[in-house]
Amino acid sequence: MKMSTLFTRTDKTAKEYDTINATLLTKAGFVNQLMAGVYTILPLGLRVLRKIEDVIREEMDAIGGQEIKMPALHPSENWKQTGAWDGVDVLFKIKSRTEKDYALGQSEEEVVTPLLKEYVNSYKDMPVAVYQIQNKYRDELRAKSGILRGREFGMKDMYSFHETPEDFLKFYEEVKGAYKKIFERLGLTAKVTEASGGSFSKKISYEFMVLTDAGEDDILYCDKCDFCINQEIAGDLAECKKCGAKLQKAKAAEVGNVFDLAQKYPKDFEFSFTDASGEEKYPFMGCYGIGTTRAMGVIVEKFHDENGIIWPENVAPFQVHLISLGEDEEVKNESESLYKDLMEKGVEVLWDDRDTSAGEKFTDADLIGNPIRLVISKRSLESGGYEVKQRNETESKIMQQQELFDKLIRS
RNA sequence: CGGAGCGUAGUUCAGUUGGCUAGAACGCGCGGUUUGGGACCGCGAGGUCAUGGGUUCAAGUCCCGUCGCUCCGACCA
Repeated sequence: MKMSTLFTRTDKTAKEYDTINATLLTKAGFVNQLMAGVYTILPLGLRVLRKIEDVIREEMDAIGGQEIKMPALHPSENWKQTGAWDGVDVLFKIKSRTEKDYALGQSEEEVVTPLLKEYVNSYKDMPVAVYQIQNKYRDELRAKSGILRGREFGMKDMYSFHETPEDFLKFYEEVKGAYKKIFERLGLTAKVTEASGGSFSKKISYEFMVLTDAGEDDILYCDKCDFCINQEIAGDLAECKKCGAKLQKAKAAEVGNVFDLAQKYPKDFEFSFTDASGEEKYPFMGCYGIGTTRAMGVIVEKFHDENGIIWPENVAPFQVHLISLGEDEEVKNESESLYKDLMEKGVEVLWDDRDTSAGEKFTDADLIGNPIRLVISKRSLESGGYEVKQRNETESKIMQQQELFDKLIRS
């Protein structure tokens, strides 16, 4: 993409927020705030978000998840059926002009359970897992921390139904494994943390926590093994339950969560199936969430320096930030042809073709944070190659075209 | 929802004990000079000072209400 055509621009006068993700994502033009806790995702931000979503899709598909898209506008009856209409205070409730009540989805058990009830009648129809990536709405008393806690936000939510608790548990573990892979691919180290099951599940749930001071949760973790527990359920616990080592305390942000919902929702919606012996039973259900927009915010919290964002390769808006300097014809022609070559080879390039100063181009490149910066200038042409610098390194080096292409196209 | 702070140009902000013909920087437009770390010069456009009331000869400035944003707390199926 040519930067001269990008309708957004970096804004050096943008307000400095207390949270890094809010400041940098706004300054660099990835998001734009509409109101507290509600953001427009701009072109650069959408490229990142889509990459996050695609990683999640691949891993959900790999464990048999089937993608669907459910509505966000729900009839109030479904929420009354489960008790959540009055029991969940973050539920957005709206009234139509004919005085009919609706809810905006803050999670979708109330839709997915009656949906699957229509298709699952036999033990032969299970296990089944469906997921979606969709905006969720929560009436938070206080939105905060940029895109880490909003009133409208992106989330992947998956729901699974099983004949037996054993089968549920097997899948539950598969999802946990998939989640670990997802966060690794996103560049995040997520700790699997024991936490409360919320108001509709008495069992513990597992939260996927990334250590960051921008997070809202306090967790206790063991640095000798993988034990980790949310302080909300830890009580006075000081030593690791698994190995006895002293627990460390840290702030963390929840990027994912898996719940054992048992038979609550199937029972609420009278969703039963026939087992092999002809008996009517309720399925066992799980739900599994990942905050997609929040993950984007957490990545920024983890990967930045004083000059801007440093996107991990897998989620960067573009692989290459190409900068051409000066009005020299040869520079222009060389830039144009490299830009086209890279695009043809499937390399994502953001080309700063603007007629602006070198300093501004460098500063913007650092702020936006694409992994590889390529400079074409009189100086680079004289060197006989391309000037290449990684965003997370300080030194640039000269590469010949073949070496550059090998580097960019290898994967 | 409780507490605190803030709301002035497209953006970020300044605006003194009330005296305003409301400023700066960035951004934007025109012209020129520049071109390896947010370049420079000149000219220009751009504001019902969030909103409603009140006090006063006079309100961006003081008082009250409302709305909004930020932060702390509570809350966070």
